[in-house]
Amino acid sequence: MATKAGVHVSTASRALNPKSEHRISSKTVSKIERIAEQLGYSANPLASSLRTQRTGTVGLVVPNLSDPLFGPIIASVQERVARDGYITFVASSDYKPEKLLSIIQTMARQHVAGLVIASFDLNDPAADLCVEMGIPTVALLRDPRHPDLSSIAMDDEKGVEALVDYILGLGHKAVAYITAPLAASTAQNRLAGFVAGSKLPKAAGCKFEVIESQAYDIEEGERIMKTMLANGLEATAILCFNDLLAVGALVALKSVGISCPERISVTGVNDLPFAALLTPPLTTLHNAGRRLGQEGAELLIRLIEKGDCPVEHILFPSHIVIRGSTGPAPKARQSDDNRATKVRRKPTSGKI
Amino acid sequence: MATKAGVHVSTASRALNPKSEHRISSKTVSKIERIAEQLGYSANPLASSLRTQRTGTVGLVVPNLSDPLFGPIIASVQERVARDGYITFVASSDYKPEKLLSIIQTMARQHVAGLVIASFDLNDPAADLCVEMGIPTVALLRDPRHPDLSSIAMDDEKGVEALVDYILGLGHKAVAYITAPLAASTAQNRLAGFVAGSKLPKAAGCKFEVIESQAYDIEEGERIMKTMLANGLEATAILCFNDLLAVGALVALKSVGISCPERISVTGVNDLPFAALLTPPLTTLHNAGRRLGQEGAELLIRLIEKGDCPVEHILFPSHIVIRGSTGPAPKARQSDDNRATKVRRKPTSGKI
DNA sequence: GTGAAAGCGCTAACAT
DNA sequence: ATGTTAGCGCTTTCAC
Repeated sequence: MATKAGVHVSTASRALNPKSEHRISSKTVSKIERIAEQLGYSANPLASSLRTQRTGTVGLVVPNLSDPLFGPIIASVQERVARDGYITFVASSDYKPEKLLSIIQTMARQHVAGLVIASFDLNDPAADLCVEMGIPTVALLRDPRHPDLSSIAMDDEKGVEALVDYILGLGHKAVAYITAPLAASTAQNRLAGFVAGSKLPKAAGCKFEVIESQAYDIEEGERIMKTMLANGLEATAILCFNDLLAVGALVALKSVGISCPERISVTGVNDLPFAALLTPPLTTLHNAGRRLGQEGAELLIRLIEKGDCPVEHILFPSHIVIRGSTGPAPKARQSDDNRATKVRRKPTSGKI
Repeated sequence: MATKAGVHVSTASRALNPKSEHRISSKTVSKIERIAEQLGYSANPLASSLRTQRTGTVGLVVPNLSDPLFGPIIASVQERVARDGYITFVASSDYKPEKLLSIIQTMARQHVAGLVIASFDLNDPAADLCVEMGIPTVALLRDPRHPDLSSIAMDDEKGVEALVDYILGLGHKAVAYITAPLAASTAQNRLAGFVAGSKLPKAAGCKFEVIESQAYDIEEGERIMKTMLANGLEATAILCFNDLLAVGALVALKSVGISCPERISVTGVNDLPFAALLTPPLTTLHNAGRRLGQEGAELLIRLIEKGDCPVEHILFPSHIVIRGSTGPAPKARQSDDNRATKVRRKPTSGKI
């Protein structure tokens, strides 16, 4: 194309590059721009990148692309980095640390300018890898707690503590919490919030119980709730790590005819779009997915362009969205029969 | 690294490349592999691509990254192409043809090996662009109907026709259909299915009505439903282009106290994960998102590796999932008062 | 203000 | 079986 324009390639390169076009006479610039436009020419980023050692790509990794929680996050990250001309690689780690590691290596090979990882475990070796390779990286939602990595997440601990406070305020005396696998910071933080809640003054004399799930989905919530019921559930309020587990719990309760919130209250976390549409509508913590993604992308771009910003750990305040799945603790038999809520040991035969 | 191994770069290149390693003595190969492993070396894909004119990247474009419909599609496409070593660029067109065009140009500049586009309009100029540039491209869900582009989608026409047939079988005599903007093949196909349904023998004497939405979300469904109610709705069954619009319709009905399905039946399309959890649970057409993505990616890979496969237009059979949002047409006043269903002209003051 | 030339890291055609 | 050389398309010194 330079030859078509009758100039040398380097001139064309300079003319087309905002950073160096001032070194070229404005008439040549406009001529080259015209020809380029006309030929539909634009520089080959592979070649530029090879030469400059900089790319216009970023990588985004989430633990599960099908989870509706990540839709807005992917959307907002992609949108934000695109504004600065970056194009986004997306991949799913499927909650597997070794897969995350391999994805990061693949993306590093592509010389991504930066990474947004929403899939770190606590002390994740993948985080070390990012740092060692010197790739600007932002941890989203899940913070590996690496001294050199900035993170952006919801203030889950405060959020869940507030949830416990609210539940206790409703008069519940026995509260269970279904936590996700504790490998992730989110799980640790929410558990910490639950534990903090259990130490509140108003928690005096209350019973608390924690169950660790093995997955994050509705089926797992259903399975756990059924097991809990079969084992003689004492709690009158079940807090769940996320909305999906909560939905599973609701499904399980419905299937054995236990009414929510009259008999058992249930809460989730994330406020997925459908949370308000359930029956009963789900009380939950709101998760500002879009904002998280935006800010995460913003921070990443600062990291890429500015070099080394100080490490930050940004927490977005979480707030409770009170809906219909929580209500006052059931009055009867609460104190004199601590198995009050265990309606049937075998809810429906063969179903557990 | 070649120097570290004491061999020439080209030897190293050959040894590390499965396609040419047989030309190298197995001892040198293993030595080079050892050193490479030890140094954590792997070839720079930017440089390889520049030389070979082939990349290991594919592009995936959807109209809305936040829509839960696309989660499984993104997941399955990414997963499938990753199995063949491809890494995936993802972007959202936001339903804007010009944005799709620009995204495709950006991806083309990156020399993507292929494209999966779930965002084409009918006769979309972006489709011509893909073909002109000779980029292997698969149309997912939305078929631009370009003679040279293969597509994979649900058989929406048959699906919606079956839905109409089912609704008529329930005795409904006035049926409305809320279509999405008609620029997309999905909208055209579902409308065609609705029209075909309206010509069924059992449709004799029935009334049909079509309303075109301007968006695809819950809010739009709610808005439209409220408008319809305000305008004196005759229909006792409302078919909606997708689940989100249907949910909006349900919300609107609930807000004015019209019971579903007793007074009005509602259906969606896509069978999003929460469809079964609504009250009433939504009757809808099932969308095999994961399979669509898998097959689309599979087809793309064939296209990339094999060169020119014949153009195909694959339709997955769609099937009705009957749930609680549909029921028999209300008996009373059906024939003698064609405004039977119009409960309030102004459902709630100031809300329309 | 523009051209010449080198080189980013790799692969492939051509030697030997 | 391996080394040599050229060149993918670009940017960036260095020269003038």
